[in-house]
Amino acid sequence: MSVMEIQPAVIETEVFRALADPTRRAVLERLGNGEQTVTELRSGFAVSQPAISQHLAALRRAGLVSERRAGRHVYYRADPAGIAPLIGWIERYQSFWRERMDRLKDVLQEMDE
Amino acid sequence: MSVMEIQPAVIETEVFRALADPTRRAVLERLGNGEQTVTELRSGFAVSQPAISQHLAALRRAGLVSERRAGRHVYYRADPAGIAPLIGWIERYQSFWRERMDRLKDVLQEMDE
DNA sequence: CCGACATATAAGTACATGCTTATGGATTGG
DNA sequence: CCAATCCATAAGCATGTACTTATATGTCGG
Repeated sequence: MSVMEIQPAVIETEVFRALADPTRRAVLERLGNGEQTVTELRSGFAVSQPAISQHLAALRRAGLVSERRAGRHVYYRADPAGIAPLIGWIERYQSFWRERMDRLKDVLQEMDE
Repeated sequence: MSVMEIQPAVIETEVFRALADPTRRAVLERLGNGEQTVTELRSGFAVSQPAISQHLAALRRAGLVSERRAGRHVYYRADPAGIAPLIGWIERYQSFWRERMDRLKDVLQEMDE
């Protein structure tokens, strides 16, 4: 099966919308370095704890993060599968973005070396 | 130079925001099949001409489309370079999106065959 | 020229969003 | 236990967004 599974456009929209907010992208970046609790995430951001929780809820709806509950702590982590819709979208438009994708391929190649 | 040039985060935000709207993505898809005027684009969408113009303005701000003026017509077309910030973002998070990127690489490989 | 056309912009409106403070439910440590 | 901690949710507010209609600007055809 292709990297692009059957994904209703609504999910694509959720992912793009989730990533459209700079704070949310920053939260996701933090989670890329390993799972963190809401309280841990809160440090370093100039927003309240509920704001962080709301951002996490949005990221979760988009499938970009998942959670692990342990007592009163909730550990969030980035879900690599979450960007599949993004990649699927790029793939769908490959015909006219082909040139760009070739460049991406070069980048990926460089990463292997 | 890498596929990711120096791109302030604000441009990333513009691109994600532009693509977060389904109508705008559909407009972009249409433009992928070749340049079209605003009036041509209007057909097939259930929104007014100003709405189309506003979507095009958003796509233009994000660098996803460019225009060519010819008399009273304005031909819009998708700009392949516009998704560079998107790819740049994926590249920056390669450390934890690595697994997904490998799958993307497979897809790109398949495209070559 | 000038009316019709192509497009952009302005102004208004309904709804979405991102934040806040307040509060509620669950869990833990002492 | 129970007060403190962790987190989510509710409610409210300011701002942003996507649309509309109305209008302005520019260009063409006859």
